[in-house]
Formats: sequence, C-alpha cells, structure tokens
Amino acid sequence: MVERKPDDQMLTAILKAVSDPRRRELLTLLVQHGPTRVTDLARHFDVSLNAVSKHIKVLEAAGLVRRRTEWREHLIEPDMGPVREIDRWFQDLRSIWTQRLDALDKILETEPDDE
Amino acid sequence: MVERKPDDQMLTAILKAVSDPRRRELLTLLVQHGPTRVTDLARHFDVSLNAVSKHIKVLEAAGLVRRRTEWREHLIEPDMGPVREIDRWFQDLRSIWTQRLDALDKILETEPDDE
DNA sequence: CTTTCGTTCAACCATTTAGTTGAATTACTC
DNA sequence: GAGTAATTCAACTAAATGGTTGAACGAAAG
Repeated sequence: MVERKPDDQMLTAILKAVSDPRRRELLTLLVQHGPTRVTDLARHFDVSLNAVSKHIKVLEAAGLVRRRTEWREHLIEPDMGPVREIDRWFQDLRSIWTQRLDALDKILETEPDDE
Repeated sequence: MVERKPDDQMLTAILKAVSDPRRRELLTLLVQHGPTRVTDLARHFDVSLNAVSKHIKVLEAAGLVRRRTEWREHLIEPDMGPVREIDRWFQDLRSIWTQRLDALDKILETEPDDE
C-alpha cells in the first residue's frame, strides 16, 4: 500500500502529510529516537494522545512511518523511502525548467535583436 | 532541540502550497511555458478563473511564483528558489537518521549480545 | 473479578480550504 | 458614453482538517 502506484495521489498524500508542522516534528522525533510507542511520542506535545494517534495514521497512510504492533504497544518507526517521490518530482520540475531556459538561450543566440 | 521558530512557517507554507495537485500542475505549466497570464493558465483547468487566481495567490505567498503586472495582464512566473527549503529539511532529517543508525551500529559492534 | 494500560474508534466542534457566483476596477475601443 | 478585457475582491457553501472528549477492547496484574 505504500508505493507501486507512482500516482499523483501518493505524492499528494506524502506532501500533505509533511506539510503539517506537528507531523514534521513527529518525524524528527522518530528519526532521532528510532521506534517509539505512541504514548511516548505524545508526551512531547501538548495535545491529546488521540490527536497524536491521528497524526500517526496520516503519516502511516503516506508510508512515512511503519507500525509494529506488539499487542497494546504500537511501535512506530520512520521510513524515509517515500521522500524520494518528492525529490523526484522537484527534480523533474527543475529539469523542465532548465531545459526551457537552455532552449531560450539558443533562440536569443541566433536572434540577437528583439523587441 | 528541533529549532522550530524561524522558517518553519515558511516551510509549512511551501509544503502546503505544493501539496495540492492543482497547484503542482500550475507550477508544471509555468516551468514549461514560462511567464503566463492568469487567464491563459486558467484555460488548462475546468475550474473557474477565480479558483485559479486563488491558487496562484497561494503559490505567490509561498514564494513559488512571482507576478509581473502589466496593467490588466498579470504575468506569472515560477521561482524554484523556495524548493531549497524543502530539500534542506529532508536532508537534515536524513542526516539525523543515518547518524543514529551509525551510532546504533557501533553499539551492536561492541555489544554482540542482543536484548 | 476488578483495575490498569496503550491504543483506536466514534461523535462532535471549530477552522481552513477549494470551489462557486456576482460585483468592482480601469484603460482601451466602438 | 457603452462595451469589453483581465483580474481581484466579497460573500457564500461544502468538504476536509486538527482538535476535543468519552467510550471500548483485551491482555496483564492485583
């Protein structure tokens, strides 16, 4: 459910997930401390446990964290994989951009005077 | 610890801006065709001109496009600059991540017995 | 058997967001 | 002067989002 559908939808999910500061902070905590229980993650914030639980679900749906359930304890761990999707998109964008500029340069080269 | 105050807000604005598929498409059009009028951009979508105008404002607030107003015609052009902020954040995150894994490796090295 | 623990689920509420339609603006053209 | 063009602004609606509180669940501990 993580990749395999390199669709725009997945990219949207990933970007939406990290566009929330709380979720970015959550991700930071996770890469700092490794697999962590939901309750322990929630301790770092002044919002309810439920709010944190929901944020984790969003990150999970975006494939940015995985969950290892050991009965009532759910260990959450980060997965940086999906970030590649973001990188790829921006790289594509930049490539189109520079390509266009190069083409423009060539035109200006052959046609020195213009209005 | 996480250094959240200064440009976290900017990062949020940028990520929120590109998390919308319509706005990503808008950006793609812009890097493909260069400076374009609002009306011409709107032609590519099946939503109202006003909707597109609002999307552009969001992109503008995030610094992802600039606007050159030549009387009633507003020329919109992309600015890839802010994308660096995104890159930087993810790079930071990954750096923390690999650093932690390295530290973990060292521990496992000296302590062959696992718990 | 009752309590505790870690977590999700369900039902709400407030705010934000993406969309709409209908002005208002203001130079140029008829 | 009236009409047109390109855009924003204002007001509104519907849906999504982030937050809350109050269950419920089911193993473990007392």
